Amino acid sequence: MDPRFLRTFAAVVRLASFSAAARELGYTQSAVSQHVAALEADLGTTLLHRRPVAPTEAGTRLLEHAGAILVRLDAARADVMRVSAEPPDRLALGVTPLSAAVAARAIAAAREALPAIVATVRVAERDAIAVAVATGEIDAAVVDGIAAPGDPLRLPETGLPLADAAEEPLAVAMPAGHPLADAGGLRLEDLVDARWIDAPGVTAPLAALAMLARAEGFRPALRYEGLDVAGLVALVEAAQGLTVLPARAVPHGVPVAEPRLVHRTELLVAGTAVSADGGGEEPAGRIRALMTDAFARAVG
Amino acid sequence: MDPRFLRTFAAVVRLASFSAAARELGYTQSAVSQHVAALEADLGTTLLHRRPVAPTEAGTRLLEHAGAILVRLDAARADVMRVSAEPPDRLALGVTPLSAAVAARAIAAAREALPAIVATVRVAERDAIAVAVATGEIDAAVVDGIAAPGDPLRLPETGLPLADAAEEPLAVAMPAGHPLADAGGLRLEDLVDARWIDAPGVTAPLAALAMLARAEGFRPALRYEGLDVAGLVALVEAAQGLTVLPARAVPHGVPVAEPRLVHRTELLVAGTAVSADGGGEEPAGRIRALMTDAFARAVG
DNA sequence: CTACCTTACGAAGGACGTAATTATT
DNA sequence: AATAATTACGTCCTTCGTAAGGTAG
Repeated sequence: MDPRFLRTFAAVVRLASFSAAARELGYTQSAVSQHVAALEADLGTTLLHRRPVAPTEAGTRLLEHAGAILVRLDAARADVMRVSAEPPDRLALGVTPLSAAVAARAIAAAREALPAIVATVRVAERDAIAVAVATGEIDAAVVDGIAAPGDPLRLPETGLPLADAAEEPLAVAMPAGHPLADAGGLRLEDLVDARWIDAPGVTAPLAALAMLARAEGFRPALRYEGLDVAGLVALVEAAQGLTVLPARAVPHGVPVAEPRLVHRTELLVAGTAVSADGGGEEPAGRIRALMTDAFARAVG
Repeated sequence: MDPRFLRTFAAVVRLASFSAAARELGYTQSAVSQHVAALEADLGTTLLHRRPVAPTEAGTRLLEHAGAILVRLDAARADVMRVSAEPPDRLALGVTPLSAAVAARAIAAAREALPAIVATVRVAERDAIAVAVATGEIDAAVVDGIAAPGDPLRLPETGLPLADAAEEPLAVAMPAGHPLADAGGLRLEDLVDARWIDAPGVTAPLAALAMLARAEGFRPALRYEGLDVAGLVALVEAAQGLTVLPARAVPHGVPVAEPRLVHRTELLVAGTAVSADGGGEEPAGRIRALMTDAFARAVG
């Protein structure tokens, strides 16, 4: 199971085409065909249906692992390289939509310490950002999500350590004057049958929310594919459905009486936890210290 | 970064010797040297100090990822193979020491449904068992640990789904007639300065316990390396220190007034979650159904 | 001096591209 | 017929073992 073959396989599935995958990866169709054939011979099963190209049951199983393996391989390379690398003088940061406020304050704090050190800020979906940090594409990130108090977010398995975290209360966003707005002490499970907006790019996907609240239901009335919080809030204000946001971000919202659930913001910094050999002055460590300090000031 | 090279590298570090690694893996010394050289050339850094052989800083970083990658590769192969494999007529089970009681009842329940289906039971450390299930070495396992209520155990990242779980209260085990035994409503953080036994093979390592209780301290007075619960309890009874166990397993113990912490028992079953293409009758599914049912009866 | 890692070199195997072949729509 | 995957085959590159060459203790 050569990683190159796995990468090819993943591309073929994603593009549903051998030729397209070949183009993307800079191979000939023939090479791609041979990669897939090699995997199938090695594993003794067919992994793909041809015409149309789609993964078989076995292929689906392989695909689930292939992504994780390739990410981890990239993360390993990035981690090793960082040991001997110069500390960057410019930082690339990743941010999820709802952590933008915290991130902005952290960036301000970081700039105060070292002017002009933050060069780019990328807003993207949570898992993509975590992967980007792990693979060294960006240097640090602030991501957010919903979790039980004290629980880490369920990020993709990259081996990335948690640098810091903060938690704040949750609220259900609803239009001004909504009848439930006066209810007070609202529990999520009382709202399973309400009209919900599924906004996986901004807040927890409804399916995940149902798991966390240990309830069935939460049927999506509308799916919001943007990364923009304002757009989502506008939909809520227009009575298109409810959503769950950090209390701070909600203009007309009802706090959730759900002590088992909080909005959690995590700081991720590239590079593994700590330098073992007493140094403490290795490159990644300085950035970690700077960002951890900036994050603490931003949430504190 | 050929996985074979990573495997070689890991073996060299573990054995602290190129020649020993070559012997173990069936290569010549020369091949091992070339593997390491290839990795070092690829990554542009030295990964090992020679004479004596020990990982460099960069090598340490690589090693952390290498293990996870190799496990995941094995897990991928096992998962793919299982799709087309016959359902086994004999089950190999893994068990952690403290889950032996639950596991025994689950085995009894499974045998009732299908006599003679359980063939071997292996008792081992938790992480090793999780890896063994993921790589298909064993078919299912019952593992345990300490966690916040509702939280999954922090198992190694294998992509293995959680089949089922149960929770029960925790207690601090102490000798009969211990002065604290009457205290009642004991909180873990009140005990940070007590004499503790660190028994990572049986219960949570003290370092992990400190994290969970969010307290400093928990200095080990004694380290217990066995997997045997009775041996640990005997040490406690002989006043050699305290330990944290599920309330049920403790002869003279004080319940922990720590609603944020429970003893959690999880069922792990090889094979990925569910068959997507409606079948439901695929091989792994039958075992999953059998074990889930047996587990539910064992804890219910 | 000696145990052990590295380098040189040749043989075997594997991967890739070109081009011909087969299969599906 | 046209589009797209597979097979055949030659070339080149990689990997492994043998054997000679360093090197640290």
